[in-house]
Amino acid sequence: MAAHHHHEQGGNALADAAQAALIDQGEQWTDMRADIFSVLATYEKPASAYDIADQVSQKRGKRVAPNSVYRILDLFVATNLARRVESANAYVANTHPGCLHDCIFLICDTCGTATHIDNDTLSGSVRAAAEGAGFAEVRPVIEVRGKCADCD
Amino acid sequence: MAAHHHHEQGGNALADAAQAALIDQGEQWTDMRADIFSVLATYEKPASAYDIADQVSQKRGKRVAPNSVYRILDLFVATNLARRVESANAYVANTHPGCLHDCIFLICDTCGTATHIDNDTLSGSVRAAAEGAGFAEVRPVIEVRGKCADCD
DNA sequence: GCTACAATGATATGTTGTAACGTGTGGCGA
DNA sequence: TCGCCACACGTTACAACATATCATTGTAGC
Repeated sequence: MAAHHHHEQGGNALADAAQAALIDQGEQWTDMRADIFSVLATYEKPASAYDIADQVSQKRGKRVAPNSVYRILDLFVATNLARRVESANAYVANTHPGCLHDCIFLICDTCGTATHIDNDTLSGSVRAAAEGAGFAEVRPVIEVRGKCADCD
Repeated sequence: MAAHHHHEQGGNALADAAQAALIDQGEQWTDMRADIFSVLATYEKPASAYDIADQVSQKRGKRVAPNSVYRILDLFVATNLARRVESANAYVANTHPGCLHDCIFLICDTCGTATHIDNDTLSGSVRAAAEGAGFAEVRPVIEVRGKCADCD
């Protein structure tokens, strides 16, 4: 695996990094966005937009429609603050915004947790294979379903 | 890429092969299953269960509920007659049932067509990476979104 | 024919995702 | 100050995807 060191951030540090990254890209860091990011970052498993909508609704004491959550999640994905887990129809916070990777998710079918791996060599090979087939602007989706070490 | 030769089958030959493969696994080849497989095999793009339900309904002159389609698609996926494209919530017929591969899908964001690649070296690396992280019974999902050569 | 089981039908409901349009707010130039 | 625009968010409605449950039909073995 290509060596690559990350500062994996948690809690406020992560939120701060996310805020900085977003502003850096010319977007605003609003209360709504902060709340959604914080809920997403707190989740230990991939969270669906509806999960997040519920949590944020509670937190704010006012109903927040899934619609609004989707908008912001889309923004987060576009700005690399979050990632979508296609095989779970759910989202996870990116623990190191600012670093670009084609990441690989390992999702446990039993407990639902997702761990994530960066392996640029592997994802590079996938990209190369796709480009070799004439594809452009490729965006790899590499996920692995299975049973995690804890549920084994 | 690991060399591997397939007889890519189409039309009746493919349906026959599918029938044989299914029976070989102790399942029945019913009219309903034949119709659903044939619709799926005719589709040039990944087909959603609802797409198939509509087509089969027309073909039979009687409404077939998505429910029934899902049941049979699940069976097809379990028996390797079809594959699910996670990032498209859709299904494609396997053009060589009987051959087991972790296949890689390339899906064009513009025209929606999916082409498929078998590269056991690559998928093997993904498996190995997942197993190295303590995962068992791994099932890789490798898809690439992008623009195909025609839409470029 | 009777039984048992597999396949399918029918209906309802749950989950995920978008579209369309309205409201509020802050900036900015006339 | 006023009008205007851009942007974020709210609200409602709906489309698309997926599953649960129970009933019915068909068929193989006896």
